[in-house]
Amino acid sequence: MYTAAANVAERQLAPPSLAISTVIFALRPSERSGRPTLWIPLVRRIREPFKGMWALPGGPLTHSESLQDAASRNLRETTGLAPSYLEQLYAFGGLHRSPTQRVVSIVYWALVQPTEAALADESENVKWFRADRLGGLAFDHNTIIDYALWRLRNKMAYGSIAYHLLGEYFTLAQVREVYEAVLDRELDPANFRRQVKATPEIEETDQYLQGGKHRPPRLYRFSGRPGLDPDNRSTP
Amino acid sequence: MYTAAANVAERQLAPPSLAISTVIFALRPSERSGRPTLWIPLVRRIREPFKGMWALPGGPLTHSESLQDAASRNLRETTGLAPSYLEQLYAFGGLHRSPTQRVVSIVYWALVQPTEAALADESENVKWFRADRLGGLAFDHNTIIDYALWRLRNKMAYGSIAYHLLGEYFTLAQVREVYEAVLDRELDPANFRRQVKATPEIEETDQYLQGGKHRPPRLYRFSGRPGLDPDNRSTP
DNA sequence: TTAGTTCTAGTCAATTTGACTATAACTCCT
DNA sequence: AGGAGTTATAGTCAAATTGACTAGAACTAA
Repeated sequence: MYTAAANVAERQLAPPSLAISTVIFALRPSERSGRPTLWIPLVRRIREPFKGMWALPGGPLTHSESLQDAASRNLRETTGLAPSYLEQLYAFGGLHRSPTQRVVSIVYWALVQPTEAALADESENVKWFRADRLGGLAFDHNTIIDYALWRLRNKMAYGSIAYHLLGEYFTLAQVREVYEAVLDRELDPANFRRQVKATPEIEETDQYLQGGKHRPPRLYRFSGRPGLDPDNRSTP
Repeated sequence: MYTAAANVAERQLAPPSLAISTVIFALRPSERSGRPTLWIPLVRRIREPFKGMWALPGGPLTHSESLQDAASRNLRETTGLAPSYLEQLYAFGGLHRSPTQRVVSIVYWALVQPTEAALADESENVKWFRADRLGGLAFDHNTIIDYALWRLRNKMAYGSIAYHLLGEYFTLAQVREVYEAVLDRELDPANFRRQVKATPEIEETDQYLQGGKHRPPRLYRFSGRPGLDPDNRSTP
């Protein structure tokens, strides 16, 4: 009782602590169908609160780095990944996010290319999960991931963001598969290719992808620049 | 010399402080043309750094309130305004935003209706400025406002956000003027009205606005709900 | 009564979208 | 060597949307 009261008092005095977390998306083949699906790496908590549960990778903000630098650093430290796309998602600051203290989390979301995702560290305490089968996570991390998914789908519908989930060269069918995986519906191949080919950021190469048991598709590449965040705006 | 070194050391030790600021938009008639234009209220800084310069209204985050509550509270305290729309903009956390200490600012943006904006406190230290004629502000506040303007224009192009800058009842021509003011270009009245009338959230009333020197236009109202932020999501 | 103004409904061609068909180009199997 | 199977790619056509424009309706001011 007394200790509980003391905790409340301590909570009132200490300033809210600031943390950075990241929702990382990558494409991986589904176990059964083999089609690409969205996956997210999570880390197991090794201390209270929520000890033993899975959570988003994250950590504190150090003094010598910007928010975005902090995000990509702890992304590298916990999963070994270097994102091809990194953008601020939202600042979560609800009063009861953590049972022990008031924490404000500035959350980023990242896309990594499949070649990188394959190299990612995986261990007892770092594991990849299908974005649609996560189970219950620590803190409010399910809410955060839901919102990140919503943002991803939204950006996908307009922006040219899908390409950051692919390697440098890709076929138009691969782009379509990305859309199908993220939006979770099938798209007409012919109409989809007409639309993609109309966007000027996509350039034809004269390479073809060999190896399929069918006509080899042409390879394309993406020549657009990342984003329009305040943090990224200066870099033209 | 020594004191400067001491400051650096202090800066390294103290945790980054957390602040909340708000970019507030309202429509006001331009001085000359009388057409509605975008205005923003700013407060004058009464202490260093940037003493005497204009800045966004803001303040610290207290322990008993969520981020959004903090935003609407200090908005009410500094300007007397209650926003009809309030959404998180971005968390700014660059290393050198403030010359004296590391500050992370979580910035919100708000829309207020013209009836409210007219009532807003204005004083020696609180003043409204046209969004396109601000001059140099304290900290990185010009950058922040640029980004808020970009977001406003973006949301306007899709979402049904323009109505939060108007009162409960409005004519279709008034909606068009909002779009023209924010997007800074003229729109065809007939085509614009066709589009607006096609959105289901706009409902006809059987009231008409009298008083003009021309055919009285029909009044409409907006029946849509605010936003899709994580903070607003639970409220259906 | 008439001129001036904005509101409002409508037309029409140009563009975009969605559903679909047909041919091309490869691999695998016999 | 010659299909059969499979995906790539181009193209057609009707429906829906958009942009530019015309014209009448309904008010005020003179």
